[in-house]
Amino acid sequence: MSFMTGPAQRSPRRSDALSRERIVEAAIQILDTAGESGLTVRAVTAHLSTGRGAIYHHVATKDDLLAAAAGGVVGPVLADAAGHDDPARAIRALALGIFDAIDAHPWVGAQLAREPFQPAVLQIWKSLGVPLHRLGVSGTALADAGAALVNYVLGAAAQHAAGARQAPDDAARQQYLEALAGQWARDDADSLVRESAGLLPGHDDREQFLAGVDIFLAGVVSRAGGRP
Amino acid sequence: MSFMTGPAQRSPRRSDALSRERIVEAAIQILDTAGESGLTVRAVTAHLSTGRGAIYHHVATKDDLLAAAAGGVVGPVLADAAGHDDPARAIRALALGIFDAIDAHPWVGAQLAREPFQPAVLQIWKSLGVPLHRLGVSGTALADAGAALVNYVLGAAAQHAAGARQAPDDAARQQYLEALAGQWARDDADSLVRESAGLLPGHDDREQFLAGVDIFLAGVVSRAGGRP
DNA sequence: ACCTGAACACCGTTCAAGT
DNA sequence: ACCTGAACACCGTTCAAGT
Repeated sequence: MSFMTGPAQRSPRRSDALSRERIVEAAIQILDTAGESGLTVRAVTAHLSTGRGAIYHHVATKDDLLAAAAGGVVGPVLADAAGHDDPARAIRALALGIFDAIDAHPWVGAQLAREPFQPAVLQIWKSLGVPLHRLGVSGTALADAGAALVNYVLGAAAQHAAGARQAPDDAARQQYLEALAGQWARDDADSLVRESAGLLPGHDDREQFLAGVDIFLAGVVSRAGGRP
Repeated sequence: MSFMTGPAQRSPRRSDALSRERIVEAAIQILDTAGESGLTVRAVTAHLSTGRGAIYHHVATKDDLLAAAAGGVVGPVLADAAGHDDPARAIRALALGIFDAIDAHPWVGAQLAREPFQPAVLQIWKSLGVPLHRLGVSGTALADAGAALVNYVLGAAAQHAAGARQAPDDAARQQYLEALAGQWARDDADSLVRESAGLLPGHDDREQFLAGVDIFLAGVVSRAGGRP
């Protein structure tokens, strides 16, 4: 979005009036750079070179700001991923879009899991509900399937994001998973646990996420009325 | 000095030496009473009538304490729910046990969604993996199915807990959902959205959670080798 | 109306000093 | 060895005062 032409220019047009939009934009930038713990009201004021109280003129609370920032990331993603004819394809594309967005902005994962009816979560609900309906589900079954899918997507994304947060690069991740698998296998005599531990370092979160979406889709289809 | 002449001895053997166990116990009690924001190191020291630094002698960090508290709640639940012969039944019992525990201790929901490989999450992984295997899934398919189920359970529980946190009693919840459904239906012309909004106030989170588990189970069975 | 920045009431964590 | 509690370096939020 912002194209930095050089290191000389630090603050972008600070003469502009403050607005909710500009504050949310700054928050997203800070969250991407410094993580969730880096988002402080003081950091936002420094970024926008303004006073503390000015922020509260446009934003109710820090939680409000976090939710708005999450919405700012999720909204465009849902818009981009929409528009598939095949409903199952549409669901996969949406789910993957959300996953990738959270992979790129881990703090979004934690935020979406925190509030059930924040704007970003409602948007996800709506965008997944439409293709689910076209899959032949409606009424209470649609509500159940929609809740299950949304909860799975948010849960998986949150877990992945939490993992990404504590092992940022692939090498660290690999090392961490191997250590964990080793410990796991050592602590437990169960052969099943050992087998699962062995698979831990090699697996790809994104593929596994998609496999979960497919399991879910298979379940919905099989319950909706069997196969044709 | 503090003179506790109060009603017949409220604190249990405060002469006992401090220990990790006693600190975790106190944390659980505080979290249940005052919620996540009520858990401060100062509150713990007050509860145990000790100094700040003493806590850090037995616990590495506040996050460590939170994770241990979650483990203290989840562990017994998993032990109680185990031991069903029928694997599908076992999975339902475990999932429901976790859901109910999080319903009773909402802070656990937020905590489990935060760290992917904390002890409590590993325990959940193991306890769900065994019946899944007995359902006829193994190898990579087992890892995929296990991840999907765990992520769904944790995601749904986190969302439910977040909802429970902001609308504690049934009346508040009802009112909140009705307001939300109204707003939702007003903002959106889509008939599908309106239909879903109408179902919102009447639904039961626990039943919907179980419906999701069943969708998932149907998906696993249908992918594992079709129906007999 | 919008903004400033000092002040308030908190945090988690550390550490010299006690027993 | 275990514990104390003052001190440190932070927080989010408010509010009288400025423009």
